[in-house]
Amino acid sequence: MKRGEHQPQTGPRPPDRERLRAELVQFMDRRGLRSTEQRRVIIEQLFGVTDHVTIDQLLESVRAVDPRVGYATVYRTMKLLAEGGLVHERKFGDGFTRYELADAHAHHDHLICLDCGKITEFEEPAIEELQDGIALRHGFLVRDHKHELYGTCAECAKQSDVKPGRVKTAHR
Amino acid sequence: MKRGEHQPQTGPRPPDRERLRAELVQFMDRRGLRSTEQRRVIIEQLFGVTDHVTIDQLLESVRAVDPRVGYATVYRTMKLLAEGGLVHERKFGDGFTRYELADAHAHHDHLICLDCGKITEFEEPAIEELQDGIALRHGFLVRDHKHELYGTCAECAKQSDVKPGRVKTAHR
DNA sequence: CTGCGTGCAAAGCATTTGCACCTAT
DNA sequence: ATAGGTGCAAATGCTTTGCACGCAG
Repeated sequence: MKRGEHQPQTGPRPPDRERLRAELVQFMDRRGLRSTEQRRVIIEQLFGVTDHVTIDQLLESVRAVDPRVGYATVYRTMKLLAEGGLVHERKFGDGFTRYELADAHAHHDHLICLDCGKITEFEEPAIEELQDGIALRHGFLVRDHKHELYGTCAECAKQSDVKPGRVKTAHR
Repeated sequence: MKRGEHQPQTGPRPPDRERLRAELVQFMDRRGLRSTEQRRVIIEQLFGVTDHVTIDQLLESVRAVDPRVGYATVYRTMKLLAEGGLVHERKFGDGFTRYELADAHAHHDHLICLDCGKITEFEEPAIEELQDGIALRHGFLVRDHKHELYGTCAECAKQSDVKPGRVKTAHR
């Protein structure tokens, strides 16, 4: 139990991941990247895990398969995959970068519980539209966006009830 | 020219800052904080600067007044002010923490230009409403939120036109 | 006077990088 | 063979902290 520990994620998701696999192969090919044992294991774990993994969580599961893999390799691999648009890099402000697969389900935003660390996803097309309107009005070309709600999830609220006075403490 | 450099901010803003001053005094009083020369200068600079300053930018302007102030003091002071809810801490993911005054104007979100670094603000009550709806639906108690659009601002788009191929490079 | 606040330098910590070795291709 | 990958340890860069001194109350 150490860095970036948090609760398990929300439910399963539709694996339209075949397309992702194909894109991955295509990307590695295009860039002339080699298929090494380490990369294979990392990618396998990434596909296996539900979501929003930190480098440490990922490394842990990778080492369960091959204990010889180092931090640097995971960092380098994730950076590559992010460049290739195969994973999304998420920074929720607690100091750990998290990664999630860029499958079709990818277009969503996040609810982050400051008490238990659980990350839930949401999607709201109406917000996207308003957002596009704002960008348009500013002549701004959106390449990426981030919409996150930080607070207390249903379970935590229920369990500890009001619990006043700790507003920023739990974060980080 | 060094860390966290970026373009000047968008226009002036209504200084309802009198209330903020009052809150500040109240906060320092409540916590038994001392009014030192350093804190006074830091706060003065903070009130004077338009927006979204990094620690370095702030320290620079502080040192223009009193060259003897150290990094640590600025960090510590900003942390205090953030705890007191007098400033907001913003992390746009480029590695620098930025601060902005928590005046009445504070309820807004950000457009961040990845090319020139300019930060523009926007406000969209309709989004807030949808957001509240989402939280409600999830039984989630929102304490804070973050809504940011990353991309190319109008000026940069005009000036360099399409310029394809550099999508993640400019950031940081 | 007393203890909070400060400056400096050192420590922390996630992430990146240099380098010698390794291994896909 | 040979250039790209890897592991390790050292380096980065922002932020925090320990400690001795200084100054507000």
